[in-house]
Amino acid sequence: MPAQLKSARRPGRPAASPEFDARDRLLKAATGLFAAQGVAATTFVTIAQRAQLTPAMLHYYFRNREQLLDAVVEERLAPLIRSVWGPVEAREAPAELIRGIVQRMLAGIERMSWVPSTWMREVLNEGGLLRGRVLRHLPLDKVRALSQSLARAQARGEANPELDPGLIAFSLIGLVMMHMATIQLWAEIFDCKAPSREALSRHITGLLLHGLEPARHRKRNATSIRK
Amino acid sequence: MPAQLKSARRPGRPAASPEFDARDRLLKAATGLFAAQGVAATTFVTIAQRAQLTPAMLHYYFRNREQLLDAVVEERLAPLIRSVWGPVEAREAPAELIRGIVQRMLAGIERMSWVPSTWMREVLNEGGLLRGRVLRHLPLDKVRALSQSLARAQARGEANPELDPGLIAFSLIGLVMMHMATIQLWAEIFDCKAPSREALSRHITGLLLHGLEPARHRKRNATSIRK
Amino acid sequence: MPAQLKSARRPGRPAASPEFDARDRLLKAATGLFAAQGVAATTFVTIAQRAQLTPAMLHYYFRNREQLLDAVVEERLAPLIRSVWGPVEAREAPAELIRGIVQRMLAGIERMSWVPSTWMREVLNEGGLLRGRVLRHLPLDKVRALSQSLARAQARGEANPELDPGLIAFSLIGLVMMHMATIQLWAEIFDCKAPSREALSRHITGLLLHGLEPARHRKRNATSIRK
Amino acid sequence: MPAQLKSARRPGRPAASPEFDARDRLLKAATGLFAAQGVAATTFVTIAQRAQLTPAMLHYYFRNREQLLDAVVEERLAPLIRSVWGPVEAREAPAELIRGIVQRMLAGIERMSWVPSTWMREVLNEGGLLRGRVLRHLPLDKVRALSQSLARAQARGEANPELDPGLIAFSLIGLVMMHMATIQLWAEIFDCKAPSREALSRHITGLLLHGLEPARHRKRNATSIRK
DNA sequence: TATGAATGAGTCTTCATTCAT
DNA sequence: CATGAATGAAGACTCATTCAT
Repeated sequence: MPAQLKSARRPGRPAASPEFDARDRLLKAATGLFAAQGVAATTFVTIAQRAQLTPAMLHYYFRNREQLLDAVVEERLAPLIRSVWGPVEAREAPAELIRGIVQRMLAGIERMSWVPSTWMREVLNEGGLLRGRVLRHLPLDKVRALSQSLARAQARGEANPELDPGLIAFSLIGLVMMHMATIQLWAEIFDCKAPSREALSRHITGLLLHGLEPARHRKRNATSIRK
Repeated sequence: MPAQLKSARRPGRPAASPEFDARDRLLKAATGLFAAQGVAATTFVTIAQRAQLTPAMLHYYFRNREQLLDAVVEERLAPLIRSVWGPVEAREAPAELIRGIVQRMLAGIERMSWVPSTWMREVLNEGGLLRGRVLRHLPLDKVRALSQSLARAQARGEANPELDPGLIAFSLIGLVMMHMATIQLWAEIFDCKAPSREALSRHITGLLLHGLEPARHRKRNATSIRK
Repeated sequence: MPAQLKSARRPGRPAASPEFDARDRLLKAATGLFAAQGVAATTFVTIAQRAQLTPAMLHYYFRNREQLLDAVVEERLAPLIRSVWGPVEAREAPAELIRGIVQRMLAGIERMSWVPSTWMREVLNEGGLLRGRVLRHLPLDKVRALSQSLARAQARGEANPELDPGLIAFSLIGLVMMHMATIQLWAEIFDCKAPSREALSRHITGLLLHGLEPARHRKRNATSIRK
Repeated sequence: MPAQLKSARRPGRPAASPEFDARDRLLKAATGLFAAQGVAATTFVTIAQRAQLTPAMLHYYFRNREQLLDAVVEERLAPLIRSVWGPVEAREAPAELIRGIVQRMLAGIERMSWVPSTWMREVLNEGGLLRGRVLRHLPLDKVRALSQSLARAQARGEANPELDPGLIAFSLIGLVMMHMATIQLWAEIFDCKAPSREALSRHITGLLLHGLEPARHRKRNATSIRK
């Protein structure tokens, strides 16, 4: 059953660079189209064309549609999730955690630009075609660690008591994904260049840490928040 | 050609309750399915079944797929957008504007629960099937009014200088839509009841206005922000 | 059953000009479209639109598709056929008969420009949708009269013996219909104005009576042919 | 994408007789049905059934309806047209040209009996579905060569001056196609066997060259016409 | 590995026709 | 007379999937 074979190098051939491996090319084509049109609208024919292969090859490598989605999640999204949430520890201050998560998400997305819109469409969204698959890879303990960190800070009077600790992870992920996914749209609407990644990072972190609050009001106690 | 007729009550008939009007029923079925599965995955057959009519009726009332989408945007989303952005005035303080917008969005969504996930999937998202149609209804002047309000507050040192005035509208809309769309998911993950609308409203407004900032740091100048 | 009613004037109404009678308008729209696109490609919707009525009216007046075709043949084509073949008598010389037939066809078509292409497509052609209906109205005796006239002329050595008397009626009708139907095409190809009806009449009659033969060869015995 | 592949024999396979090639079978079924019912009335299902294949195969080989028609014209009609008009040279006498064209048309049609009625319905006729496609393959220079040949003969007094040189090509093609297409009809009407191809050829050529003219009037100058 | 041929199920859409009003 | 609503059947076309080579 060749569907299980990872893209092992054929022996006797001088291992071509991975980008040219057929399986990788298919996965790349698929994720690109998923981001652009959504999973439901992406057909095997289109994927194959983009990878300059035949639809039959897709079945050869992935057996069927379901298993293609499995592969996308397992081999592409899961590692990203791990890299983002791995370092999270409950004992750290929420501001620090948030800063780290945002930064690692932005870094990870940098090399996988198809993620944000796919995440919005197929994970966050009701009926998203990847939701179930991705949820299985969400490190619930880490997510809870963030909640607890915030709850504790609130109890100590060191964090905005209006925030719901259970929701903060969603606000966080959603805000990043949403902004990354809509940069393009932003440029379209205002007919100008999209904001740089730095600007975006500053905007998001700023929003999460201080909201509309002007800088001068927090200087005094900055340490309690910025550590 | 009935495709142009709005669902005006026929005279001489004892105006059945609107829920039983075929056109309304179809529109309702369509939006419901759009939210649940996305536009691309929603077929005429499914819509018709849900409305207990035949697929041919869909063509009778909407001529084709494109015009069904037109109707959804024109007759359902556009009014919502108007109700949300209509009262926005540049001279108001950003905090006040944001509070109003969030509140009106949540109120509007209350009676149109299909909106958030559709908005995320089909408007915010690259390649969203409603994006172009909806953008035409976005009141750019109002959006700019919000930007200017924030920019002015920043210039006066009364608002977080890290925020990008051009992005704040996206953060705002996106945050609300995203949270509304993921309540369901939230409950799924943590295996508990979804947070109430009030909790959500408090969380979102709190996040936007103060971020993580603890309450005590802002008491002194509360007026400058809360007016 | 109103489908049987011919367009009899309603009593008590000051007989509007026939062109505005709904049934006539439908018949006119139908024949126009039959000529332009063929019977098979012409739908009830199109006919109704052209007549500025609803498809349901077509069923009111003609009951169904078959009976619409019946009406076209019975009320429009049959009278034309009668007017063309009525005066044909076996005792006349073939040249005279042909001259008369061609002239009457051209005259009849003048006011029913939809006839030639419909005739070619739906009568002469195998599988034509009007063939059976029209054939019932072809005056076989008159057609045979023409054959006999030619056969006798051949026997007397007064007509081209290579012609098949049984085919001459087809050559005749076909040539006229074909040329009338292709005037438009002719203009398209050579990118110029279509030939006048007189030019066409002269060409067709000339071809049928003398073929390529130069004029001088027949002068001497012109009487035997032109009577 | 097999739609571009011509039906080249696959190597290594003992080249089955061409009749069993799927693409050929489909083309054959299509042309047969076009002749019998017209293009508009011929559905993919019918064609596929006749070729003992599925409708999906039609899309596999021809992509869509338009390209099926393209293929019919390009691969079947165009070669016929070339074979008929290829040898035409302006310096030859019109009688000679006509004799050649008629003969080559009849010979070509012999093996493609679907051509005449299709030609009448879909090429000569206004709104014919193949008209545009076929016109692109009409060798206008050759058609003009025939016109000029006739015009010159007329100028020398060697041809019927009543004929319109611009129309003669139409009379010629039309007469042949029309008669070939109506043989069947002829037999139906007179309830007898259809005339042989020789009889038909003699009739048409005779009509074109001499019309009704009796033989004796042309003996003297036969050479000028028959060369 | 790779692909061309083949197909059944399903999609949107159109159409003739019916019927209540 | 006239029409809007409704529908079943059928049309072109697409797609995931299979299979022999």
